[in-house]
Amino acid sequence: MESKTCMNELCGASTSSIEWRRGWALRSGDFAVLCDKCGSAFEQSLFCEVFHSKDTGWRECGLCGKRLHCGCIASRPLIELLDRGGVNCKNCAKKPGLDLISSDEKPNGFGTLRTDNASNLQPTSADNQLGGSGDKMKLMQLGNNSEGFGLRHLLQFRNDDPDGSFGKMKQEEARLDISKSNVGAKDIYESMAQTNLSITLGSPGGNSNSFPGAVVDEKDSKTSSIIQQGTRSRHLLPKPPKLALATGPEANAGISQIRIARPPAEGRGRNQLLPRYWPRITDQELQQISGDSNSTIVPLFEKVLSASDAGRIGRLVLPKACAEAYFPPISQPEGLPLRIQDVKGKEWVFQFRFWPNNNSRMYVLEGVTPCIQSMQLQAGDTVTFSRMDPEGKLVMGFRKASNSVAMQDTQPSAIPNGGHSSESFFSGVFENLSIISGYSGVLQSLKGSADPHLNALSKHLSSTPGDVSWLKSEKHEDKTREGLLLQSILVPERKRSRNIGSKSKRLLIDRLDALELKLTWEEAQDMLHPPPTVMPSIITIEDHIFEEYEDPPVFGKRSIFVVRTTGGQEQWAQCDGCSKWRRLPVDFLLPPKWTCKDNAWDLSRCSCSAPDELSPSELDNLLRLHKDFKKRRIATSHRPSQEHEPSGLDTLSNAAIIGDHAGEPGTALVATTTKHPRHRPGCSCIVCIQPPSGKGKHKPTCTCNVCMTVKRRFKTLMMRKKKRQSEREAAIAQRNQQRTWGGPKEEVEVDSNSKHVSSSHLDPSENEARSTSELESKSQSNNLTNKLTETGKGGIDLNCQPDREDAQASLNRVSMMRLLQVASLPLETYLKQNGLTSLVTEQQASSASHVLPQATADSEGRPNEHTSATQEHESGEEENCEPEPDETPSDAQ
DNA sequence: TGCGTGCATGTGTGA
DNA sequence: CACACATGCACGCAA
Repeated sequence: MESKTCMNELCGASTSSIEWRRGWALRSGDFAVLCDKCGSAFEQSLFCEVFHSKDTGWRECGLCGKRLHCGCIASRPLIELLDRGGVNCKNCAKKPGLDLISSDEKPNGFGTLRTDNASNLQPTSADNQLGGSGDKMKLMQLGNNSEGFGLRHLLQFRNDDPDGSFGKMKQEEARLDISKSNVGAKDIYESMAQTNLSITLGSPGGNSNSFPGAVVDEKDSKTSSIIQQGTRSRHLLPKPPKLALATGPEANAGISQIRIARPPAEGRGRNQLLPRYWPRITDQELQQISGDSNSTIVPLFEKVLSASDAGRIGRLVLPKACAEAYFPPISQPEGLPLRIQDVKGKEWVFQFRFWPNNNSRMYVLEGVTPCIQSMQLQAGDTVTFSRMDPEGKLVMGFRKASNSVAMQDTQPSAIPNGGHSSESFFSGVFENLSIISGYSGVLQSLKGSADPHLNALSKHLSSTPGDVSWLKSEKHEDKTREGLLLQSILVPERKRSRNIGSKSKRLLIDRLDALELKLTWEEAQDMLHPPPTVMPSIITIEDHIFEEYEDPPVFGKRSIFVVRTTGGQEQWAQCDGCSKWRRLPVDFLLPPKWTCKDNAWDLSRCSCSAPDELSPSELDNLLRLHKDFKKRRIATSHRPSQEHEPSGLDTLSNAAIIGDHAGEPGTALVATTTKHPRHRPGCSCIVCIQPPSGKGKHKPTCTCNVCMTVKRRFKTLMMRKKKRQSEREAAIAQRNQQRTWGGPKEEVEVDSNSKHVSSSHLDPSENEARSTSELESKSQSNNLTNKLTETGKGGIDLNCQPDREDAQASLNRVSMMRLLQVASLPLETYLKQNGLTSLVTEQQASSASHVLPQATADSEGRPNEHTSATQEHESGEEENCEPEPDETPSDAQ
């Protein structure tokens, strides 16, 4: 082994024991080298010819800009390394917040677990063995077998170990006996090289620094697989703060660590495996599987059981790639019997076979029903397939998804399967996070956490046999930190469907608990708050103040607003800790998590021990009023247009709400606004009281969003109208031709209507009276009347096709035009009021038609307020709708 | 009639 | 767009 120099100039160690390697697969394809003396690791990227060819040996620290000399690169032409600017010097790398992985962890690398005996389960992660200057030979020995794994832990220890001694690693090393089993070492190599990718978001100490994109989801994990093939590269090591975007969950997941458990390398076509099949087996599961044997467990893949899989048919569909990679090759559809041992040691024989399917194959395991039942598995649970080496025996494990019971009533006794529920507790929400493997080390760190939630959880997990999982800890960490969404939205824990993020939407859609996650617009609004750190820009339009937020609203805690008959307004919120209701100022915006101790307005009730201010009956009354109010609100928003402001726009202002109901019996009213997240009853801002059209004192040349939206809509509508008109004219011409040839009578009648439509289209105001009276005088046939009645439900189908030209539509056009005209008045007025005649002129000129701006009502004026409250909100989209006729019989007369 | 088997098909996902 | 896969369904066999 040739001598090399640590690239860290602060170290400068020259040693022959440094095992420079390419292929340290870090997340996102970065590669790293490190010094075995100081532990400094430097991110390197593979496949950059630039560095390779133009290596100057210098690079800048990514944090402080200090120039570091890489003494080794130039002398290592065989190593394709490139620093992409993400290199940190030792000092910088040791700065708090840059720790990659907690030194508390006792990573086993997940991929392979070697068991000398069940009671002395030793992670064989060679990661832990690297480093330290003592056992160089062992290091080298291991190093020869460990290319591609372990660096991450070196990285972690580098940062955690202040004196660079890697003492803990040495401890681990002392327990390792690699030479004991060549097979084991080989497996370690194979598995680890392929299995482990690791990243952490911070230290258990709560460092908030994190790395961009540190949370790995399925897609990311997939990316990782690509990376390991060296096709892409990204940064892993700490980046300059400006790059270390502490955003979202990543920023908060202080102890997060993501492990991408990749299947072993030896499978055929292994690179094709989708991440969702990558095994995620905890230490305990591995131990469970391995039992007392001395075998090495190599997780192969896993699969979430579908309804079909878990059904009575007894066929478990195997992922093709997995089947081909890890099961014996079969050439005949009949396949062959496969012996698979379950975790209890019972051996099952399944028929491994395939069906021809679209020039492909569909692999199934047949006869799995007894096994499935034995394990009490159901759809959504996961079966894992592993291999015992050196025997090569297939082992089948399982993991209950269990959204279960356990979490519904929080009775531990109700937890089936010894606490797996805790996993499901979080796995539902965080299903998309590929968080893998169990690390008791982190769990221990949780025990010392100041966060009671974490402590409680860690206790719970620790006491839970079989599935003590870092996964859970991490997820709970996410939960407690993220709190916001979860607290507010996913209140009943059982609602946290494990199927979130599931591949199959078939499972998703029909699951009641998943459906329960759906929120109404109003419910969502109740939880929306303006971003707390963002100051709105204030603009004034029509003497009303706009608050413009560039950032989207954030989720906050729901609260209830009450308007007393005395006029006093109150806000009530429930403590997240004790669930007691507390009165708050009406203008207070609740954070996602709020407890009594945050109640700074009422010191007598700033503790959870303080009695509830509301008696049960009062609370009932409050909630009932709230419910009633919501019903009324929905009903109000669905009221026909004539009951609204002339504009026909959503003007459900808070003042109106209060005014409508202030006189009602009862002590209080509950009111919220549908208008804007932060706006509360009584708010008189333009958002709450003004039509979204911005009707007011805008100049013709105004280019504000409101005006531009109006103009854009108007233009689009005019174009659409023009198109429809030309189509109608063509259709009329065609029908006239047909009539000349002698068409059916009814068709003639329809045509007559069409003619009116056509003419009405040219002059709606005149046509309205004419068409209605003619309709009446013509005494349409019952059939026709029925049609009109049937179709005249008075609603606007926003999903309808504006260009639809069926006979029914033709029948309805008369009153449609009337509606258009009526409904368009506000915009007309608006245009006049705003001096937007230029717009009209422009539209008229561009369309070269006789249409009037009235039709803007299609989208703007809402001729019929049958649209839902949600639809009433300004979307800025071009509502692609043709108003259905409001053809009640009276309308048709 | 019920069940098992094999194929077909629709849907979702990744390239 | 191709492929994987979940599931539907027809067919045949056995009770």
